This record gives sequence, C-alpha cells and structure tokens, in this order.
Amino acid sequence: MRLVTWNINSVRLRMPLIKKLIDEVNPDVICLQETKTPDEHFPAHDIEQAGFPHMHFHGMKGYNGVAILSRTAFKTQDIHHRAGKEDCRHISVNLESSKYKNGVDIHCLYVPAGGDEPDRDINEKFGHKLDFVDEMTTWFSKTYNETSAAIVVGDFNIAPLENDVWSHKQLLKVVSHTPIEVEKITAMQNSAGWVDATREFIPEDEKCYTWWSYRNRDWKKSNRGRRLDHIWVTEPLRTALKANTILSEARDWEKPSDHVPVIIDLDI
DNA sequence: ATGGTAGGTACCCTA
Repeated sequence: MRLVTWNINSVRLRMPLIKKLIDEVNPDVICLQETKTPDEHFPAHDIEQAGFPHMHFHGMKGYNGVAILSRTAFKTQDIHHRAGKEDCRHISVNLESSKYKNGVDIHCLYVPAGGDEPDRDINEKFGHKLDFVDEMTTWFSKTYNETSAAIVVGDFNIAPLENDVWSHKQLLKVVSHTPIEVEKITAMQNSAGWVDATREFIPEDEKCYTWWSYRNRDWKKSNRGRRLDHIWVTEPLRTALKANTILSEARDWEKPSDHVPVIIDLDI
C-alpha cells in the first residue's frame, strides 16, 4: 500500500495538483490537511473521477479541514473532536488488511499551528496546541497497545529533531521547535510506541524537511525548511515499512502548497 | 529587529 500525507492548503484551489500527484505517484490512500472547505463544497466528484471513490472528509469554512481519500472502501470511519473544539482537525478510518485481522486504523491529523508567541499565558493559540497534543497522548495510550496495527499521519506543526529544522539554535524560540512542543510531541510518540516512519529511512543526523515558507524569495536556494509533516506507525507495522519519499519537487509545482507530500510504502 | 507570501473571506483572520 502506498500512503501519502499532504497539507494541501485549499483542496479546491489545488485540485490540479492532486491529479498530478495521483498520476505521478499512484497512491492508494491520500490524507489531506488544510482542505479549507465545508463538506458541501468538497470536490468529491473530481476526486472520484481521479480514481478515488471512497472519501472521508470533515471541513469547515475558511480554516483547517481534513480528508482521507482511498481507492478501496473503509470498514469504519470516525470524526474526533479535540481540545474542546469542533474545528475539523482529526478523522480516522479502518482499512481492511490481509495481514491484520482487525484491519489497520489510519488517523489524519492537523495539529494547531499555535500562533507566533510560544507562551500560553499571552497566546491562547499556543495553549490550544499544547492541549491538543496532550489530549492525543492520553487518547492514543488508552486506544492502542503493543499489538495494535495503526498509522497516524498529518501536519503535526512540530519539528522534533535538531535536523528537522534548518537551524536548531535559531529556532529554539520559534513556535514549531520550542522545547515544550518537542517534549509534548515526544510524549505523544511514546503514548503508543509510535515509530517515526520517515526517520526509519533517513538517519537522524541528516537534514530533512517537508515545509518551506512562502515568505522566502527562493525556497530552494535559502532552504530554510522544517519537517512538520509526519507518518508514524505502531511497532507491529515497523517491519511492514518498505520505502519513504519526501516529494520535494512538488514545492516547485505550479501554484504550490508550502508543504510537500510525504509518501510511505507499506506491506500490509 | 523586521517583514517577507499565500488562501479564504469579507475588509482581517490564519498560516
């Protein structure tokens, strides 16, 4: 199975890029974040025409929004409300598997960005981000155990490792790489023994990014990236991991998202 | 220290 996660930054505006991704990458499942579209305006017809008749999406006007697109049907699908809000940041499905009798759960997450100021006393959005991650930690630890087959993907809006950012030192006080965020996301990773699939293939001493700001004149030349988009799998799926690709070239596609697709191949 | 760009919406919010 080939699974892709991508913060698309408006699914309606970037429908041509989704078709390009399908043509060039041939995925089986696509998880999207920041669809920015209420469900009644979700481009379901176009996506079905592109070969993905099975969809689970949850969106709202203007902000946030998540979607899971699939070539095959889901066994179950759920919407999760997080941190006391209904702001369309977490959905999940269960996919049938030949190897795992209970199927494989797939979670699509859009963790709050958290605003500019890394201090919850003066910035409510930062507090919301920390609370959201805390709630995921608690929920994962009670939902899964060492035998579970599950995958969580999405825009976590946190770059945990030193080489997940262009300058560890210069980003220590920048939201996405502060010590408190790293601590919280590490606790979330430990909550169900999640394996960082990308780092199974790219060693921790190698720089690795999935996002480059729109605010740089030349994203490739300045290369001030961050790894904000993640794919984690439970321990039983570690040996199922076959390949990982970060599709950096998509940052140069016409009218690009500021995030690029992260692709994982799994034998499940 | 500052401001740079992008998307959606409605003249400003979020990233």
